[in-house]
Amino acid sequence: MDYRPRDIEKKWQKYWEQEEVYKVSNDSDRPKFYVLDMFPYPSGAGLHVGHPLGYIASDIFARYKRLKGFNVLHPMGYDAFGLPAEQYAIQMGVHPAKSTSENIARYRSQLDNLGFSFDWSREVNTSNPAYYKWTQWIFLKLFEHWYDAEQQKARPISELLAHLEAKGTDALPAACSEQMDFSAADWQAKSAKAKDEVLMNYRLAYKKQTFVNWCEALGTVLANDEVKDGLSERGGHPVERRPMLQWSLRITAYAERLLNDLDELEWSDAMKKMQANWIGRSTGAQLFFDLDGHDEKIEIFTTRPDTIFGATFMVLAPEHDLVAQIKTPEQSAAIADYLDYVNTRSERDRMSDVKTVTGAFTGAHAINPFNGEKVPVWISEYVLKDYGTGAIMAVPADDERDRRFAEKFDLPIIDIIDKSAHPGATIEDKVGTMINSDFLNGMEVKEAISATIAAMQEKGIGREKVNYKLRDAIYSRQRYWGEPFPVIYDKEGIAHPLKEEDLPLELPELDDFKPASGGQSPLARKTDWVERADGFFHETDTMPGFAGSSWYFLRYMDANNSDAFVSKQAVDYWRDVDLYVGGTEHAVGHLMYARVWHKLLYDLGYLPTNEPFRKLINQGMIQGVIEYICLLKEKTDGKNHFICADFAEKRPESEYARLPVYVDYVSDYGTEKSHLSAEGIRQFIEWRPEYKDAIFEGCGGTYRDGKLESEGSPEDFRFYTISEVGKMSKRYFNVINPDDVVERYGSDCFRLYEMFLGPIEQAKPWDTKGIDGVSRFLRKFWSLFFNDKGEFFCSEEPATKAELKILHKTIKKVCDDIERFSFNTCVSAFMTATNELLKLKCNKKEILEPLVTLIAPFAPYMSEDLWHKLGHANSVHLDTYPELIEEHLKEDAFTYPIAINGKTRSKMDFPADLSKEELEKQALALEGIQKWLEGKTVRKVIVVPKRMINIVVG
RNA sequence: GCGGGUGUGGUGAAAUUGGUAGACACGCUAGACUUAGGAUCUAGUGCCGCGAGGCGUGGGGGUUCGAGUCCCUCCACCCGCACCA
Repeated sequence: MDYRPRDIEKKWQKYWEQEEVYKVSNDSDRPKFYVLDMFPYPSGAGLHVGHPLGYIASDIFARYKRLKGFNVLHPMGYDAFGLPAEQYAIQMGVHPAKSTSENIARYRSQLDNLGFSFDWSREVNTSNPAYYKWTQWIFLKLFEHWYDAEQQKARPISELLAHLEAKGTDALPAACSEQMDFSAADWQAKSAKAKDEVLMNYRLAYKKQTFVNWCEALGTVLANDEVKDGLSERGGHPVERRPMLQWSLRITAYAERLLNDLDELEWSDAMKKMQANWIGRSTGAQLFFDLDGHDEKIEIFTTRPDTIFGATFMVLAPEHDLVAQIKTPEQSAAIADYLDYVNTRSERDRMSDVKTVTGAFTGAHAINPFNGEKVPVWISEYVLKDYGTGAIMAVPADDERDRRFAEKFDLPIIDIIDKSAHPGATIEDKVGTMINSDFLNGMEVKEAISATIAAMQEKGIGREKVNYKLRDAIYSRQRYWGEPFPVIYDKEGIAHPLKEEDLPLELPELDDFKPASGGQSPLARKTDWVERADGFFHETDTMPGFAGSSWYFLRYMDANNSDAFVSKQAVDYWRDVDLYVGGTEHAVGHLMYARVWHKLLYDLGYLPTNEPFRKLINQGMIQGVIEYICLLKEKTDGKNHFICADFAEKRPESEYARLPVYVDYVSDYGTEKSHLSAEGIRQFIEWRPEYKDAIFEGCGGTYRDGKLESEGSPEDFRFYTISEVGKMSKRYFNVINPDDVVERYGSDCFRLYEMFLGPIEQAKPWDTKGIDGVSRFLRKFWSLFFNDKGEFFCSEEPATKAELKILHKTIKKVCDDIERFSFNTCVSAFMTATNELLKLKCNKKEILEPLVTLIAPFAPYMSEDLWHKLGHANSVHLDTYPELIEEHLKEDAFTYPIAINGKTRSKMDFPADLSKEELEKQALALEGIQKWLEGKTVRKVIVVPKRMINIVVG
């Protein structure tokens, strides 16, 4: 009987569903194990072969753990709210609810096609009111808590109120947006509106006027991690900085814990580093400069307080609050011009050009608190509004940027550090001896830093401070497809939380859900919803995409609970995610937010664990081959003439297993369909210098079905293709749908092949050629169970020593390799075992039956079929893992490599238990070795039992 | 610029503690069975050399009886961050 994957896979898929083989109970004596995949957002494109890579790996691990006796939670769901889903809906001109549910259905069928062992009874959908009720509920917890930096935990707003009522801001250790200072009497005298504003300064979810990333094309603001290189991560649209009244999450309050707790996680160093860099902790000093003729002070942050005597000017960010107040009339025009210039520059301009030095003088002067010197206050783009305090003391002698600025605007430079004792030290290195620095003179830099901080504290002009690069997360989106905020406003504009029993606040139906321009949310158009019967108003912004994904891993533990986001019993049993598998693209976004939400819920006593994801594995991207095509024509002048055309658009749908073709010149962005522009040619030659002598001709011809119609005949040309490895994307015509592969080879083969491709964490291109090898292997494996006539046949005969050795060797190898997530070598081990057993013509049940269980996590369908053919009535996936018996691994003999001076010259079998002395004696006596020893002295013989023998001669 | 990673046959890759480099596959070559099939089987396949042998894990140097693995240095590519005070 031939192996027919399509028939058996359909059959067992049904069986698993009917028998609820993968259903997990929260009530079990077995130890728990939680294997989680990053859930997908159901985009319209469906899954391509890259998506399942991580799912397959985690599924293998989950199945393995199950066979090893664990109660395994392995769920799946959909991140259905958010920008990608909504953008797709807009493009297709359908309601996002409709397109989302269609896309989910499509994803589900694609996932089912791959034989995953998900417990679908726990499915989560972030756009489902029963789910987002709890997203809103957690948001209210954020709203109703503040962060006590002393106790390092979140505390209820009621306790903050009590503190303010009694002591004002005195000794208030609260994380806040800006330092506030008032007495209890001041507090009591405040209006309701003013009190609300004060509380917003402390709430973990707060509304505030801030500079945000506004994306006009998407019609919404974006969080920092949603902006890459000054463009929106989704869609690549330009982003600008703009002040707006927005909801934010005070994730900065958790910065220290987010950083410290990384230590206990089993994440890759790269991943931990990325988080640590994003948090960006640096220690230094906060200090105040008085302003000449103003009451205000300039607050700055510096990591180099020791350089204060070299501070010859100050620089504020152009958006700094003080700029308007301190600019002198004479400088007003210059400042206005500069601000105009800054406004014309997008984030992208600003980032791509950091060399050009620009700035303007405010006319104001600050006073150096240490020596009373007046120094000019400038504004410049190079000082960022949202790092530190948005203001710096500039020390041109010891900072590259300050130096460039001073040189350009002819500002004084005072040398303050003598680095002559440190040849090769750069300007950034914190070494050298202080000079021209009053009481610091003669000190080493390190010493000077602490001396300056001590002096500052004594004078009351500053203090030691830790600064973080991490910024609070913008939490409002001016979009339709997201969770509505469970917040209503009264006539004064004071925000009130909805009552828990009024949750969920459902997203109202909206016919026109397209984003509005100018920062308005589509929900604002539904005035009958915005204005409530009780006179309050709904918030019209919605929550961002990361809201729902920040806690979904908890919901799976108790997915259908309508009384709590998760029950105490469920979370006490499942605790945290033991293995989380997903892409590195979520390094700083999702993973950071999820950790914060988890820590908040932990602080509030809802969770027993401090961190959500113990171990993290990042699967590498599966790439596609991007092919560029050129038509090559040789002319009589002996040079190559290229004609390049936009071929991809006109070619018929690609046939499976043929490389798709994308025709373009190389450009940084890949998208332009540049024909023969001078720039295109220049880039092409830069990319492929070997063609620098070629002649390029313009191409106005049209192509249909690969044939040139209007210019010349196809015979005149040769196709010339060049390819590179890159993203798998519709844009490059190189997307491969797993369904097509499964249709042809079967799902087991697809799973095995994706694993066989290489190490899970590595990026690798999809190459269809290799899959035949895996397919061949599955057929060989299958054939072990059948006799010459094609009948299922397994012998009851006892296995030989050699056969048992093959089996147990494989058990050991596969076990070890799964534990270290080396799935590619597992597949090799199965292949080796199969080849060896075929050679021995082994068809013994004693060997083959455990092998079926062993391969079950990898090839769930085939193993299930063989398992039932072997006479079992239950599922192989509920079996127990075959036990390793070390006894069978014992070798009687070992083939020793015998090396002369480290070069292997001969090999010889010796009994495994032969003594070192005897091994040495016999090795030296070997004929094949003797000839190497002639005329030489044996100086030393190294014998490592069961490894090798090395003879050192001289 | 900073941080992290990778570099091994024609290709994807293996080598888990310093101990037979290239397992397992793809591809290729030859053959068998058959005779248009994208089927199966057998043998071969790192490079140079007829051979003995030599050379080989990005380059150079070092430690060691022994280095893909450890140390120093240089190069290339990939990823993340980036005017971070």
